[in-house]
Amino acid sequence: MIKIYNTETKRKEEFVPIEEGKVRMYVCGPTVYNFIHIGNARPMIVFDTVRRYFEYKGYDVNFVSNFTDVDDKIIKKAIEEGVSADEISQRYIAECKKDMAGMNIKPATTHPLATQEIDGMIEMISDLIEKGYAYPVNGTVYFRTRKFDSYGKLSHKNLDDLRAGNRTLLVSGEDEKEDPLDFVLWKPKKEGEPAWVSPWGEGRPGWHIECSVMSKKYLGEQIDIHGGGEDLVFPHHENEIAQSEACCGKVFTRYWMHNAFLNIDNKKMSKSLGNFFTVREISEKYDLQILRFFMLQAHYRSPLNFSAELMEASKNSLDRIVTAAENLKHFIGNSAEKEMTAEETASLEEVKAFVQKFEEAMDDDFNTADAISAVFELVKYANTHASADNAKSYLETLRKTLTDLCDILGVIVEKEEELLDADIENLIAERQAARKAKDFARADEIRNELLEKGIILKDTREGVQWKRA
RNA sequence: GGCGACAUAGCCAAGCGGUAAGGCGUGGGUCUGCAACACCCUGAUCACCGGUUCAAAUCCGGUUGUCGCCUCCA
Repeated sequence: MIKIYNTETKRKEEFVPIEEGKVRMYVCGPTVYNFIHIGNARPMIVFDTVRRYFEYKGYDVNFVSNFTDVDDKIIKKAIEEGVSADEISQRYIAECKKDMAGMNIKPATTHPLATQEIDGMIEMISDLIEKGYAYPVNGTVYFRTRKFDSYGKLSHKNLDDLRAGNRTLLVSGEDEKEDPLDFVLWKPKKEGEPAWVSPWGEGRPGWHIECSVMSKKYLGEQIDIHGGGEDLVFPHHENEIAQSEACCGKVFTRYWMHNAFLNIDNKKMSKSLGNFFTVREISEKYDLQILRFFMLQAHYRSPLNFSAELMEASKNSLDRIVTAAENLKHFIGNSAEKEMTAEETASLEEVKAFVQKFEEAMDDDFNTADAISAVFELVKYANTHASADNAKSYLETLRKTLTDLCDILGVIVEKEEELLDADIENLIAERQAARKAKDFARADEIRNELLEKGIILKDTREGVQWKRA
């Protein structure tokens, strides 16, 4: 039984899918006006892991995540570069996908683009106007917030508090709105901006309507899980609820999941503070697997601090797991095919306890930090209960258990088979000969030479192991 | 001003009523020609004060501190 912390009810709830065996989830994707930053990466990694766990549990997951490809920031960037908004968004969608691949984030079942769904948006807006939930004024269409009774149910805000907080907005004059809390569904075209024809004149959709329309189109009127960063709770998700439920008259989302922020030096990352990192920048220094592993070491609802020091620590931690998997592989290569002993059979029973701990942690609102501790316990167990003397099948089971758990976390622990250059092979052979002749100076020389080429050697009882740095 | 979150060893981080997981780092050892890997040993009474309870890091109240949302933002 999987439990999920629901932002709306502020408690963990047992997950019961709308449709048996299936999960419909929607995660708000990035606005593509630049390379994604490491803050964008957190929800991607978190919800990809959620998805992987559901799949591991046998659910058929329909995972939808959009790209917002029409927005003020995209337009601004396009003007700066003197190219079309479309060119900007296409470019950064492609770059984003590269970063996602590096972080081992599976492509969504569908990655809809806002600009490809304009018809659906116009339709939903028209519907909302018909039902009295929206009104057009001079080419702009607003949502009539006061008309939607449960507005604020997700963010637990009441309209009067919001009104007080928005006093400044009132003064700064948005006098065409009926109420300061009303938000935009459709905005009129400004000179030089991309625009689409609508019943209210040329213009483009507001941000919030995109997600309501795309989730409805690809997942249906009701979805199981809606995810995103905690900053989206208000107003974005609150507004999505208002739009979707006013339109369809049904509960929009069963479980609202929100990840906490990734901070730098305990401060929110922002360009003005100069503590801003793109995923691409990080990838120049670290394997993005490390970034992924780093993020999963904390619970997704806890704020997480980022620093080079913590990345180094994560690198070392991950290495421990990878090394254990490599050792097992090495043992397997040197083991014999024989019947498992009674002891080995009993051992595998013990190993099940680690898998169980892992699953219990993940069942409890995707507690990846605790799940990882189970992985480390498995690693230690493997390090102390495996050698080339074991039966091949025993070692293979051990290794598969480890790689399967890592795969749920999206952490790649199996290095792809890499072919040795003939030169490298020869050098290793020469070094072995030198070692045999106790010419350690030459042996070390060769090892250093290989190290410079990024090949790390490791002498073991069963021969020389090597890996790329 | 309104709403909310968090505070656990040098660092990161689980635990959320029964007497502190895991990782990194440090120091000491074992193994090894050396190195690397691995293994063993090494560390906290849980911000502070008060309360509830047989029992609290875990519940309640208060204090202090940090952070977030209320405006584009993952």
